[in-house]
Parts: sequence; C-alpha cells; structure tokens
Amino acid sequence: MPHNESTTSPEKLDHIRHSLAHLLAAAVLKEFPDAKLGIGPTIESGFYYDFLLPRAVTPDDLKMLEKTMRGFVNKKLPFTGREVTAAEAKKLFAEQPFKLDLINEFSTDSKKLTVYETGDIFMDLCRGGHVENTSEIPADGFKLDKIAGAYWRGDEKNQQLQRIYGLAFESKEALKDYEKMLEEAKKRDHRKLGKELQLFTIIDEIGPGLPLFYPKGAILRRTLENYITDLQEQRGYVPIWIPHITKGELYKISGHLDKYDAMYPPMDLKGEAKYYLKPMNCPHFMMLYKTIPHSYRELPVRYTCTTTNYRYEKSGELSGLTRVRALTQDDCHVFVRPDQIEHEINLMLDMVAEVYKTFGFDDFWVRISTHDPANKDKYIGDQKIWADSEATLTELIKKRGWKYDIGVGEAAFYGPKLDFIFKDVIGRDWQLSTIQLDMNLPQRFELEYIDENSEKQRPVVIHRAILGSTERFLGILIEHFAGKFPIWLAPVQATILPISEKFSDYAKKTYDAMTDAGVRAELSAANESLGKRIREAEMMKIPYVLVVGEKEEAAGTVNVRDRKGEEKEMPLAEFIKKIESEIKEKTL
RNA sequence: GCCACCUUAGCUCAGCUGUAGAGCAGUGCUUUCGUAAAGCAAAGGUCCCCGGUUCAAAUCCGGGAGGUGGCUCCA
Repeated sequence: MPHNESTTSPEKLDHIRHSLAHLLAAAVLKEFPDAKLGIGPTIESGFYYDFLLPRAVTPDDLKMLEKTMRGFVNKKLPFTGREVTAAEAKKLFAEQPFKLDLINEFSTDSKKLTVYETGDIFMDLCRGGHVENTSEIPADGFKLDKIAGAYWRGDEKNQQLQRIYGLAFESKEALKDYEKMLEEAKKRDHRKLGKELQLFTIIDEIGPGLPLFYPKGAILRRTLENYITDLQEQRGYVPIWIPHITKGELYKISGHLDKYDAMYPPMDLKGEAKYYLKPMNCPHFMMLYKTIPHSYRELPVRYTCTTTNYRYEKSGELSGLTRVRALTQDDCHVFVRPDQIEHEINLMLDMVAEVYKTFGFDDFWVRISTHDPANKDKYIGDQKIWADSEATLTELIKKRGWKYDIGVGEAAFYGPKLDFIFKDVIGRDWQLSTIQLDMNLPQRFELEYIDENSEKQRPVVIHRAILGSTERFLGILIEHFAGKFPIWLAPVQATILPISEKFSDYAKKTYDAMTDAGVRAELSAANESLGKRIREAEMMKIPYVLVVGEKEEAAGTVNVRDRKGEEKEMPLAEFIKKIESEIKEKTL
C-alpha cells in the first residue's frame, strides 16, 4: 500500500484499533445502557465489537455512534489498566453475562485478570494493548463500516449478537487508500465480470448455486479442463467415467452417510432403493479399483475423472462461482504401495508447481495437516505410514522452498494432507489444490494388490485435485486476471475490424486464415463506426484487435492493437505465427 | 440456516402513495468511417412474488423468494 511514509508501527496501529473497539463499546453503552457486551478484538482492517442490543442497529446509528466516538477521542481520555481477582471481576461485571462467561473461563488457569478503564466513561475486561491516551488516535482515520450477526463464541447454538465492524488506519489517507483498494477489487469481482463478459449466469428458476455458462464461459471451462486433462494423461493418469447418481448403499460402505447425510441431495426413484446425487467421487473410484485384481507390478494405478458433484450447501454460503451446489472436480485417486508414497507425492507436487506457474500464481502457501501424537486413538491405519509420510510431506515441501504451515492435529482421521492456499489480489485465502493420504477407504472397501510373494496387501490411496473445483478456479482466474485472460485462455483471442464494408472480403480472408490456424477469432461487421467497435472489443477485453483497410489489403498485413492500446502493422502470416506461439507457450 | 441491507426495462440506475423514467444494449432506417461511443425513429415493464393498510401502493406494513456483506459450515 502507498503512504508508507507513515511512522506508525504495526503494533501502534493495533493499539489504536483495540482502543477504538473500547470507545465503540463506550458509545454503544451511552446510547443503549442495557447493552450486553461480547468481545471486541482487532482485525486486518480495523476492529469489531459484539453486542446484545434491545433492537437492530441501523446505518444511522452507526453515524451517531461514530460521532460519539470522535467526541471521546477529542476528550483526550487516558487508558489505565489494573489487575483484579476473578471474584472482583465478577462483581464489576455482574450485569454483563458474556463477560462473566469469559471470567469463568479465564480464571480456571488461576491467572490474575486485567481490566482497563478509559477515563471515567468505560471499563472493560481486557488483556491490554491500548494507546495511553485517546489523543494518540487519529480522529479521521476510522469509520464504522457495517453490521452483521455473529454467534457468541462463534457457536451456532449460542445467542446471536450484533457485530459492529469498524475500519481503522493510522491516517485519513491510509483509510482512503484501503477504501480505494476495495473499490478496485469490486471492479474485478468475478460475478460482475461474469455478467459483463458473458461468461456465466445464475438463474432464479434454476436455483441458487447452480451456475450456467454462456458460450464464452464454456470455452474457458473447456480450455481449462483440456489443459488439466492433457497434463494428467502425459503423466500416466488414465481416465475413468462414473455416473452421477448412486444407491445410498455405496456411502454406507464408505461410512460417509452417517456423517454427512444432510449434505447429500437424495433422489426419488419411485420405490426403489434410496438413491443420491453424488456429492463426491472417492467411493466410485474405490469400486472400480476393487472389481479387478491388481498386481504390485501395475501400481501406482492413477485414475482420473473430471466430474460434477452436488452438495447441499446452506443458502447463505453460496456466492458466485466460488461457492456452488454443483461443483466440478478434477478428481484423481492414485492407488500406491506404501513404498511408493514419496515418489508419487513428489510427482504431484511437480504438477502443482507447473500449473501454478502457468497461471502466474506466485502467492500461495501450503498447509500440512498432521496427526496429533498425543491423541493416537483418533487416527486409523499403520502408525509407521503416518509417521513416515508426514515426515516425507514436510521434507518435500521444504525442498521446494514453498511457504508452509504445519497444522498438528488437523489431519483427517484417515490420513495426513497437503492443502494449497492461494492468496488473491486483495489478500483473501482460497484453498485450491489438495493432496490427501487415505488409509481408511482402502480398508472399508477391502482394496488389495498381490505382492511379489503372492500375498494380499492393502494399498494406500492418495486423493488429489489440482484445480480443486473448476467453478471456483474459474472464479479466481477471472479475478486474478481481472478478465484479461492470457491469450491461450481468452474466449475470443482476436477480433477483426474492417474499416468499411469495402474491406469485408479481406477481413473475411483474414478471419478464415486465423480460424484455420486454430485461433478463436471474431469478425466484426462494418455497420458501426470503427471507434465504437474498438471500444466494444476493449470492453470485452479481447487480447488483439486487428484493423484492416486499404493499406493492409494492399500490403497483405493487419494492424494489430493489443490490450495496452499499442498499434503495430505486420504481415498476416507473421501475426498468425506470433499468436500461435503465444497460445502454445501459454504466455501470460 | 442465522443477523443486517438490497430487488424498478437485457444492463446500470432515477422516481419513494396520485395510472412508470433516463442512459446504454437490442430492433429498423440513414451513415461506410483509420484506433474507446455517428444520427434519426419506433419498441421495450404483473416496478421480484403473495397478502394487508389506504379513495389511491413501485412507494407504507406483514410473509415468501433471490441477491450482497457478515456469522456458522466447507469430506
């Protein structure tokens, strides 16, 4: 962010935000004396505070509360802290049930508690981290932003409180910069661009979370899927195909039904056994492996299928392409001998690296989820495989120099996993690729291979998806490129504009030559002004605009305008060669 | 699912109790143009849906659906 001439340290900014949270609570209490206070921490862009209030807070209330807070800031109130015992704290916060809840929790570890007072207007239970005086808070660097519902302690079963969010920065300029950044992000929002560029739509009559793709969006999808399919097939993956509905029986074997029944859309087949739309593919893959005998020689067996899953996601969760009810996965299951795990995972990491490089995803990190050694009973499978594979995973990631984070105890009960988290342009985290070891499904489906001693052995399964979900990946791609896709992905790669109808024939010739070369070209008839057609092409973010007129026809050239607005005349054949090579090289 | 807000033409939005408006897109005609908007014309709406209040509702109230931002969830 610009304006880094500011001398405010991150720690100081945190103190300012934290202090503002207290001032917000003080302002709320002034307006609603019966308000019950929750917690008020700092967040990445400011702070929030949770309240139980007699009525819903309105945007007008926010303005009023903000004014009250400014009044407090200008009063130059000191923040003073002191230690109290749990009993004292309980007396001080007798009217505040949520604070009592916190006191009960904290006092179990026999620590002293601290309370902070702001002048004589407010007192809060708090571990500290404030400015010494409200005069240190820039009065124009903060703003109450929005209101949301939030469950006490983040638990759905608890009472829902009203959370008031505030933005807070070290200066008015920094606040403005932040707001400007959000506005820029809005411009590249994939839902907005999806509509403008005619990529996809969601239709009420069809249902929320069920996107439909227009031709341009479908080309994007197909290009993406072909890319990933080719990559896999070059690396020894073999395609399989599976139907989209199944008897519930399958999920009884896999054990999924007991756990996630509510997520699975049931199908009514008129009195036959209960069927479901498939919410996942793993059990199908297991069955295909199981029904033919396997020798140790043929392992690893790498099955792949790009297929759509259907899940009941809560309505409030759905959002554009990033959270849908019909999601297509580039799903792979690799059946390996335990001694092949390391090699196989390393091959997968190669693929992840190649794919991210292709899309220019530099900013990602890896979450390594391992088992909790203090809680061994929670996990199934061979202890040695657990220990070895976790060490291997960590080693492999380290070797590549990727940022990572080890989540001890975050592994699934069936095996450790690697999740690849991509940070988008505005700093949000998105989980894309996942690689998971599974020692459970091979056991439940009684998968086997015959070893060199003719004995039955159990393989390990590695689940793997690189895009994760085609829909989510597309959503992220749209925002990553702000709709300006690299040439190999662009739904329309070049559009040809004859200056007037006199040059229609030459334009058509140009169009045919491009199409023959496999370029996705478009021909724009001359019944609108040239300026207007250029404008339209720019708005559709088409990589190359080819203008042809008298000069070009005579010389056999095209006038190429790129997305930067720069023009260059070149022979048609030369341009085709250039664009072909860019498509082949997947130039960013 | 929960909390708050939003829903008017294909899109972006104005109108906020007195029988619905603009720009763009689309259609027709004219224009045939040298790098981000040529001109004219006609057309386009159960003002999300269902109830209620009112002489009168796009506008006020209740319920529902969908969306946005959060919360929770995400094999």
